[in-house]
Amino acid sequence: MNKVILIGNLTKDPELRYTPNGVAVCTFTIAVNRRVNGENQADFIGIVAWQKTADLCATYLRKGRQAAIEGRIQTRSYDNKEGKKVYVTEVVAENVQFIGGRTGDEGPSNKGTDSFGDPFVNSGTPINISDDVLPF
Amino acid sequence: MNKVILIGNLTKDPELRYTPNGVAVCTFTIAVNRRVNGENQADFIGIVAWQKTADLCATYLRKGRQAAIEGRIQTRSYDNKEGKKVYVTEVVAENVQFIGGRTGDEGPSNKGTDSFGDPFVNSGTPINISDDVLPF
Amino acid sequence: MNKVILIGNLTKDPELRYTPNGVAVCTFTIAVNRRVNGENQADFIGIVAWQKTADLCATYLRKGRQAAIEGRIQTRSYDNKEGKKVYVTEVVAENVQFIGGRTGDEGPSNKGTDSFGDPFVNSGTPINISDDVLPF
Amino acid sequence: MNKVILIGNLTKDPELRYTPNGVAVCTFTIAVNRRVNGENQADFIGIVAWQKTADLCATYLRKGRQAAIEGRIQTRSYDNKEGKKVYVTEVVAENVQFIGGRTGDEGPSNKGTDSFGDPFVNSGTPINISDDVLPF
DNA sequence: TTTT
DNA sequence: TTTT
Repeated sequence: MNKVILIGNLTKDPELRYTPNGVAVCTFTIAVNRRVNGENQADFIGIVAWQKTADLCATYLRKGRQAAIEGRIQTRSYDNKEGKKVYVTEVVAENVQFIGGRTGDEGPSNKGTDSFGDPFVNSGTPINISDDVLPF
Repeated sequence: MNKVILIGNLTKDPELRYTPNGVAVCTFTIAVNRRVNGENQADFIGIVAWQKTADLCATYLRKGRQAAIEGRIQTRSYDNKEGKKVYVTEVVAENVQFIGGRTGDEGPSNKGTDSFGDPFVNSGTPINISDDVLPF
Repeated sequence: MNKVILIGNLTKDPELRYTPNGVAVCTFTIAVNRRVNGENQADFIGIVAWQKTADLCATYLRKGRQAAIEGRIQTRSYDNKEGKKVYVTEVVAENVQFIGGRTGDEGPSNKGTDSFGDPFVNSGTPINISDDVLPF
Repeated sequence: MNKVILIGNLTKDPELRYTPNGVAVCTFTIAVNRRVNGENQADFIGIVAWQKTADLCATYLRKGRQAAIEGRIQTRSYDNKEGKKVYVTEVVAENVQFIGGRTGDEGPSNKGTDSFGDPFVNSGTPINISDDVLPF
């Protein structure tokens, strides 16, 4: 059993990348607010979505938007440029629900044909994840 | 909304420490198993418990024991000895349920008066957390 | 462990009542949508909130509003007018988050001083629950 | 979002039935204990599992066994013999984890070839659910 | 490195 | 740095 449910707001536009095999990976951070001793705090939690969920997130989410995320906690490690092992804990989104209204002025994020230069479609820089590590 | 539910096994005995003000803090890691492509994998997730929950964990949990943990994801950062910010993601346990039987041979962990030298009662080395950061 | 997390919309305005001892009880139903074989379905789930949570729900929720509810499943039984035992399964809300925008035209529900005649403040008809059955 | 997580013990052996089309349905009730004002109470929650999950439950669960259940709340109604609509709220199990040890004396439930007369394999009395109502 |  |  490894279940996570979060409701929060994106701190930035999501990033969409692809593995060498062409699997979509979308990453972003959400701020989950919490009230402690009368003042607002936030936890900033890294989210990873794969495949169809990745596409949906890249299409419908933008900085500031609110989302409900169901998923699981995942830990992984990699070696950084200094050759030191870095441990990462993040949430793998299995189900994402877009809640709250659009922020308004800048138009809906799902404007259909995302034209060249849209900053969140980052297909030029493949993500550094080997395909044979994927859980599907 | 920030909810986590985990069932897993402790990778080591829990550690019990105290803040300068005497608040109990118990930390441990649980391995949450998951089946991927026919083989077993595990996520190793860091857990922090406070106060009464900390005491209960230190008393009833041991390496290998199974626990169900309800809590929330917390992110925090600190500066390491090289002065670099390190980001930590862990689960703050709000409710812990002890499940599964004892492992057997080495007796129950709740053997009452924990005598001198019990490795998990680490009260000599206060935890490096300022009391005015605590959420209660 | 008994955890429920729901996101749905109120099917009606909530009802606020009081036990003989003056404890606030707020009840309502939320429709949780679900997609099955391409068509929309909904589960209609009864919610009960107590005390401060009851007040918040009565103040901020209205028919159609969206809410995220964290709570637990509760089963109880009572004898109906024919003397037959009726079993009820409902969700006791422990934490409610108001999400989504206001529906718009009819003004915010939190209009401050709820004046005479507000249909959801039903304090005249005390709820049929004995105080010594309450879990607090 | 409609998520339920329960840990409890079966009040009876599970029942395994089949729809007219041969889809396996396993039903049982779990008692989820809760401490209220120093005394133990329990919520008795009806569980339904389908297909492969139904088979697993029928094979591995027995009265008294402990299970962790992940699923969703479902409401449905049917007309009873007096022609009155009865509303049912139950949990559809999407994932079941068998925890806790065997109860001991009466042997493992997964004793392989379940012989004639095993009370929980109730294939003679098909469940009263039309196949075209199933969510898969 | 942060959102409303 | 990992458990069953």
